[in-house]
Amino acid sequence: MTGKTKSLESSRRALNVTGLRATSQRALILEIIRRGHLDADEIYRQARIKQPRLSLSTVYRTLQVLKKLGLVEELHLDEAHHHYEMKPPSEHQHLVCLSCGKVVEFECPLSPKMKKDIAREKGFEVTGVEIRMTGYCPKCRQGRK
Amino acid sequence: MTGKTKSLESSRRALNVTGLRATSQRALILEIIRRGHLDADEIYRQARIKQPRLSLSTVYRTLQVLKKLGLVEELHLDEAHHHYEMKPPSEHQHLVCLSCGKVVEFECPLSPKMKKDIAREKGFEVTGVEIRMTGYCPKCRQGRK
DNA sequence: ATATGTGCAAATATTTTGCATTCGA
DNA sequence: TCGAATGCAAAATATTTGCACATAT
Repeated sequence: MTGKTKSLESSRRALNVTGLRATSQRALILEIIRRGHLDADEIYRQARIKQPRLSLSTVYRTLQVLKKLGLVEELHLDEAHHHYEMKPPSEHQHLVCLSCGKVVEFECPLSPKMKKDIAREKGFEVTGVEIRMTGYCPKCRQGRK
Repeated sequence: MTGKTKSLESSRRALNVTGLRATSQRALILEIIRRGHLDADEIYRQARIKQPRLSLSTVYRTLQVLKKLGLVEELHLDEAHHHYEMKPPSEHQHLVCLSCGKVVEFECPLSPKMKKDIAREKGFEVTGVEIRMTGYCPKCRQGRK
């Protein structure tokens, strides 16, 4: 059995559990998102290699649904559009280079504590923490001197 | 002297210092941003009460410029568009209610440490930290039970 | 069988840009 | 004066929606 088939099945299972219909489009989109943080258009382009008739609306609608279900997370990395990634691909945050756009992931050991502190302080039920740092990566720091 | 005039003058001063031309549009936009985190369209609508001929492009262009100068910060609070606020309105972060959309600000005493840690670990020069927590506010938690 | 999901095209929303004109320094 | 900034209209980009048809359960 190939890894591909396996992840496809696991996508299908994930969908079934939620009561959603396990369509080939959704399974494919989930599979693609597993690869990293991608934006809607990148997902669309990759998906069309496998399913040329898939539409961009379906990508958007699927992302909305998966987001609502908590299966994928919507990231606000940069300007004009969003990125998406699987929900617990291990807890991590993002560091964006303002010069070349490179995105680096990092662990944030302090985030669970922060979350608890704020939840108590504000009376919120906190379901997500997104930390986005901006700056200049080692390479681009050279050029700036 | 009214508080209004005062803040207008202070906006003008802020602009002059940067070498930018102190136009009435920029002063007005700066004045409006002082009020809190607003999106481009809200700024536009509020500004047009005072200057009906002001255009939305000018709002966007001004926001870009002010952002580049470090006078205002671009926030990625929610879905389809950005919000802007004055740069150091004291260091604070944002907590968004997924149900009613309410945004609460909070202090994050841990953020300077986080920033330093990550900068060292990744070799980045870190210029900004944006933390966005999501969840449900006290009121909406009621309704969800 | 039937409610849910999809493709397509068209609508909406957000942001950017070209260019003639206006205005601040 | 004269280069920077604005208004307007139009383009570019991102996302959503209506509706007829297809499909998973």
